[in-house]
Amino acid sequence: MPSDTFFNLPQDKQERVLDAAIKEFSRFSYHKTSINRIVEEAEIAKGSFYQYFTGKKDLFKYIIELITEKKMVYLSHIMSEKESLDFFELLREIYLAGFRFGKDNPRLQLIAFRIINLDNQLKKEIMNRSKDRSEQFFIQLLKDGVNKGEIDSEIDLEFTAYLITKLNMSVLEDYFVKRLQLDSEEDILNLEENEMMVFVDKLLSLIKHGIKSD
Amino acid sequence: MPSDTFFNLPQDKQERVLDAAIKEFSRFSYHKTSINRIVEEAEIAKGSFYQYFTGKKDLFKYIIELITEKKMVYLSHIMSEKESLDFFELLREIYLAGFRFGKDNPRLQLIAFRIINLDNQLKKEIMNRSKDRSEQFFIQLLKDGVNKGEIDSEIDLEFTAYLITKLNMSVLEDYFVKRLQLDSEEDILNLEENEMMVFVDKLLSLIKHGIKSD
DNA sequence: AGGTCATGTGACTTCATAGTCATATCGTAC
DNA sequence: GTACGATATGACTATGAAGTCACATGACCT
Repeated sequence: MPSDTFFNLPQDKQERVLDAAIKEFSRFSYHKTSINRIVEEAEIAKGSFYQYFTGKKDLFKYIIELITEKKMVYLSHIMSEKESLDFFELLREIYLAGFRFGKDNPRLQLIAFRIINLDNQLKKEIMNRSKDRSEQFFIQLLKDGVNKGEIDSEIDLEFTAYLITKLNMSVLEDYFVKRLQLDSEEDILNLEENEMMVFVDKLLSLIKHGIKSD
Repeated sequence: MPSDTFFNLPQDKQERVLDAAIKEFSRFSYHKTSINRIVEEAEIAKGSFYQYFTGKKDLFKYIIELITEKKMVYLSHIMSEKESLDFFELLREIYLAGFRFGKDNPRLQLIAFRIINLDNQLKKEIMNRSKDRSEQFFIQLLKDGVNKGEIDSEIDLEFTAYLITKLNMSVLEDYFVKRLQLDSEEDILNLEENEMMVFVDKLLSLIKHGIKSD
């Protein structure tokens, strides 16, 4: 958590710091990011940084929190439709929301993807609470689906939620990261929703029916 | 690729270098590994190292190649049974082979898992050829499955192969890495095959039938 | 013994990192 | 205006990384 000093800062200075940090973390892997570059970009003194944050990890954790919050907004819309859709339709909406989040916040999306690439050590430290928030979310969804008779009641909820989370990230990662060869910045805006939904629908079909011939 | 000098070295010296490197790469993420530590552990001079390899990347690539070769041996056994098993049984055997490889070569397995955590940049460079060897392998398997009428002919082979590869890694990673909190070395030998196959069978069921209630 | 080529060596250079700290500046209250 | 606490500053320290290079040691042939 940032210090009070940081929160007392004028809005625009806070933003300068966060923007610089987001830029840096979206450009490089965690270990390659540099506080030096961040303070330079933000035009604050090195010493100031250490008055705001205890170090790199502190800063990163905070940014992850911001991303999580922001992403939740995109998901919250869906939850209002929760009752009218079945599990698979809902899952589709979630992918769409994920896509839109990524489109609106390319840098944040890139940072989110980089989480997968952290040491397991660091991943645990950073994801302490929000860790399996995503997994918990899917567990609940799966439970509802089972209750509504949409989903095979024999499945292992936790394990399935885990797999879906993994696939979730894979597909989005594939779409955003593989497609743009390393943050070519503004190219991100050219992406089409339909193009991605082709993959999502294939993925959904796998999750729903499997690949066995009938 | 290592230099001729390296290959001309007496066997035990080559091994000392490779062992030290494998130890280092299995302990730390790529960027955290240190040539200094490797040469110290291998008891060679810094300068010697740079006569054998052009740098860290060169060494790492070579080790990945060794791992790939070694893993192929484990898979080759299966391919003899290729005709007598259906796709899903074959896939199950592949997981088993993966498990056995990991059990016999814990350090190599850990390094293989670390590949997932590389920058996309580096990942591409290192996986140039062997990159989608795994994916190609699954595509062929899927094709055979389709031809034998075991698999839905409507599926996108490439995309499905990609997803299976991802899940493949996820499950094994989950099993080996999450379970042992960061290479506690010899603990790896305590793992039970059955314990892991519980998860594999759940995963196979998802791939086969999906999760929709029937 | 002399010569030559391959190999070995580790101190050194260069670079960039994280983090510190004495000092300066600001801003508000009195 | 002065005093005091909060905030800002960037040169500085400490650390460790990758990679180099002038020289040393070996091994084998003539």
